[in-house]
Amino acid sequence: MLIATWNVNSVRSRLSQIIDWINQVDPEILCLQETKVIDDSFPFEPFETLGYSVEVYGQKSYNGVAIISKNKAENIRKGFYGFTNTDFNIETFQDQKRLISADFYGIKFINVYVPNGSSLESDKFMYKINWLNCLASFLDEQEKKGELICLVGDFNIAPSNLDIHDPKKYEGGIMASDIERNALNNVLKGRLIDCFRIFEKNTGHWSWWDYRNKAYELNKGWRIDHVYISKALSSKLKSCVIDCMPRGNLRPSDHAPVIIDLNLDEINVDFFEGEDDFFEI
DNA sequence: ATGGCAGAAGCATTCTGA
Repeated sequence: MLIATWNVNSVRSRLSQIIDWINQVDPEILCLQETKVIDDSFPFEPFETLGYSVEVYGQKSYNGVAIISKNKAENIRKGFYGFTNTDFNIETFQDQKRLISADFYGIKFINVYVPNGSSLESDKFMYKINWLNCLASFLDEQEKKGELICLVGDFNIAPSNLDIHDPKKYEGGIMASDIERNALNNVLKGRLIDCFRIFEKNTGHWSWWDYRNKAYELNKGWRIDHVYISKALSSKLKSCVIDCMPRGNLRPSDHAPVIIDLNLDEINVDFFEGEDDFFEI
């Protein structure tokens, strides 16, 4: 069962590429970021024609997230919710549409578009850190409820210097600072694992290449798009890959999709099928 | 040190992103 995340940098500009990619890869769930469109204008029909359900949380021009799934989502929630920790006024984060979550197969899928932050001196940087701290608290709430988690998206952080093509040039700067890495680690708290690093320990693997300066042609990228799963799900994880191919398209997104293969076939699905049989007797 | 490339809004150019 393939779960994918892709910052598409405008769902309308990238629509035919996304549909082509779905036809090739056949993901069970595809989480999109930077859809850049209000919900009323989202292109639902091409996805629904392929048999997918679509849940969106968008805004005009900026941000926007969506979950495209073969099965209907349960408990769809848009933005942060359910806080018992009053340190965060989640209302202050609701104007930027950066998080959507839904349950499938007994797992809570959380799709995020983490703020970029601009530069360490910027007001946007404080917003980024506050947003990440709020995400950490949100995950604390989920952990209290015993939820299994799959957290995916564009994190706008290279977790380590292995995730930057030129760490000497960029370390300490935006997307590569200790402040951001500490904030990300506070989200993960050891309870969530970076799926990509289960399979690949070396540098040289990127999910984002700047549009400028021939970054893709020169393979000067960053690994800032991630999939994290609860430790309890780690035995179900079969693979995690970055699919670089769409970055080579004409008029591409600057990000590539990241795909995990989760072996969930023998849990909830079988259970529910068995339950149906029982009640039909 | 700066700008470079791209999308949206909207019609020239600015804002934002990473």
